[in-house]
Amino acid sequence: MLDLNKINKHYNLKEGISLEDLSQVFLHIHQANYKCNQNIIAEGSSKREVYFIKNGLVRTYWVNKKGEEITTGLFWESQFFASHDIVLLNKKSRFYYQALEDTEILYGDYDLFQEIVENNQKLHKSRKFVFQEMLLKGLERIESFTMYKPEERYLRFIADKPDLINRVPDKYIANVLGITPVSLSRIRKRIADKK
Amino acid sequence: MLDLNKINKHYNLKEGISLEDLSQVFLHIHQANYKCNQNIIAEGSSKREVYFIKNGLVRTYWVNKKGEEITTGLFWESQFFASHDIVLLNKKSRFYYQALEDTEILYGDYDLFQEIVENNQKLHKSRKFVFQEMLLKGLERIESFTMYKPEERYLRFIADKPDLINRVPDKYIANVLGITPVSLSRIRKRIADKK
DNA sequence: TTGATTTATTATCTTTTGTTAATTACATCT
DNA sequence: AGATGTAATTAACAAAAGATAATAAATCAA
Repeated sequence: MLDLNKINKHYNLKEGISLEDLSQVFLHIHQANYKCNQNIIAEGSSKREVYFIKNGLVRTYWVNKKGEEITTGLFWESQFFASHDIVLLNKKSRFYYQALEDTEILYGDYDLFQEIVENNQKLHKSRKFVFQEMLLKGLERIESFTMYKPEERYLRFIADKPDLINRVPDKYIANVLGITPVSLSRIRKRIADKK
Repeated sequence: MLDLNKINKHYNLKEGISLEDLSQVFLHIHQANYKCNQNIIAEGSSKREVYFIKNGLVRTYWVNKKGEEITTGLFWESQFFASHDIVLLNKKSRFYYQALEDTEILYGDYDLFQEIVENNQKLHKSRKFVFQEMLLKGLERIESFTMYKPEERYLRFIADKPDLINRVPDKYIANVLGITPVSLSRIRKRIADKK
């Protein structure tokens, strides 16, 4: 079942958009369920699709020269994601996108959605909103790398998204913060000792 | 003089957009020249404006608790910038935006431009393009923090934008890479010694 | 529930970075 | 040219992070 309300709430779709406008979009949405640890997008893929997380959790990672998986980002419920390598750069995806929990996904063809938006004035605002949210999330993360040290980044991460600590293995969180799992463990200890 | 060609070249404004469409926009563009070191946006400002760099160089920085200026980003010719605190978050700007060279700027009211775009279908593609470019630039930077260590980040910075090394003081570049100026100096020495 | 596997912590050592201060190099201005 | 201010380098030490390995804890599957 498509839970329109949640999407509306999060993405400002309401203002001036009728169900009729939305139906154009929803006709082309597919649903897929991924088991924990299953890949949604694999490295090398070139499927031009955009994904929306109904519920669950997704990480994106790549494999470096040493063969280590480096997690570069996390996405959770009510967020859109896509391989920007594929949809924006027209390249093969350098990254994997993997479910970290059993995850329900809505997805559809990226170019088709762009076309639908091009042809329906009312949807432009929603697209702008989605891009803005992504941009802001990105800017905030960049700022945290330049403005704070790892320990502060970790504390801000907790404050910002407390539930993720219990849903995401530390080793992935460490990568997202730009440090090693061993170092994160020491930071946690340091913080605990201060109290 | 407004050099439309340069803007067109960089921002995909050409396809299907007539000079008439553009004139709507250009009617509301102002020009300003900033001397090296002059502030374009000050911390605390809430002027809802968007800026385009005709030529020159701009850094964005904030002042931390210790009173140190931390440079979080750089913008150069043919790029748009704005205080995202102001235009996207409706807050006062946490950041300064300062010319690092004598800089020619085109600027205008952010909300007005948004409105013009809302009312002219043909401009939507251009706005999307601008947002995408910003998003891609941001994602690339985030990736570099999670995927590479400082030395690699510096080498990639040089490879990506060689001219900036000669235009931007090292202390600002260091901040952008997430390290201290002293550490950058050591990295430079290490690289030189390897050869 | 137990055994196997993965994850997190701890320990040790090396490397890098941060911090502060001194020194050198560079640029600017009168 | 000489004085002044700013930036970059170097030095010395402390703090933090990376790497690797060993251990403990937690998770998963049979």
